[in-house]
Amino acid sequence: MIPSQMLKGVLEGCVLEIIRKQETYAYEISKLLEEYGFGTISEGTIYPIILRLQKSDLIKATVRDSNSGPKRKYYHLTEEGITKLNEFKDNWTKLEHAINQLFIGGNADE
Amino acid sequence: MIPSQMLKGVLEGCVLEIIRKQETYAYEISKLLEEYGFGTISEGTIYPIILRLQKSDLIKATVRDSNSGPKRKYYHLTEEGITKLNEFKDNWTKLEHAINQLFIGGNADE
DNA sequence: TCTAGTACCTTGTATAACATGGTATAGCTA
DNA sequence: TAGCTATACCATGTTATACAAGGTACTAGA
Repeated sequence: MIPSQMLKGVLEGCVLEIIRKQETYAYEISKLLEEYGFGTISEGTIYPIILRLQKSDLIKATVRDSNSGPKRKYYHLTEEGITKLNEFKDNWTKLEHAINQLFIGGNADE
Repeated sequence: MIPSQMLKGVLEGCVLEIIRKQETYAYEISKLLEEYGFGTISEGTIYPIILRLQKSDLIKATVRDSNSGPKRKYYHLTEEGITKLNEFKDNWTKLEHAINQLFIGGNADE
């Protein structure tokens, strides 16, 4: 399992990307994250993220009926959400590069 | 700059890797992290990490004189430190794979 | 009626990066 | 000698965020 600390700062960007790919709702997002290999991301994690994104006007909701339970809130990205997602991608790339620099390089005296 | 939240859970592993490469001290580690592209990692970040690693017996210190300031505490990995570092590498790889799965895939309907 | 699955949400806790501020040594220069 | 810079250590308090735990409510099937 990926440690929870390592997910900090990345889950938000991942949720944005999932929503960008397809209009979807919180409960489904948690299932999708698991499929992508993030492990089980509990609802106590997902819902606060969704609320935060909504409060920052990065996503907007549309309520629709479900045929297997309560109504669903489908989310889509706003313009600001797209911008934020691109920033996230840039930051992730920077981190990936930095870590690769550090780990691929072998020993310091090589 | 890489957001601080995104560094959570990874800095510790990076510090271990730096120490694995070469016996070194906290002040130098903060300079090295900057060189590797992590941005400025302040001493208020480095020293707590070092203390934590030491308390968990992942690293051990050797005090040596410096010719340009106070004495330095040089750190090296313990056996447990090596194990922990390998765990970190595994977890990082998992995270990298999960994010690549998510981001490289394009749209959901493709 | 009861359970499982779906779907929403809130509250409190733990972790870790970081800002800030403090101490102390060595070397340089005015 | 005094003052500055770089080096080097450390502690305290704040903030952001993942997550556990618990709650509500609807649908379908046994």
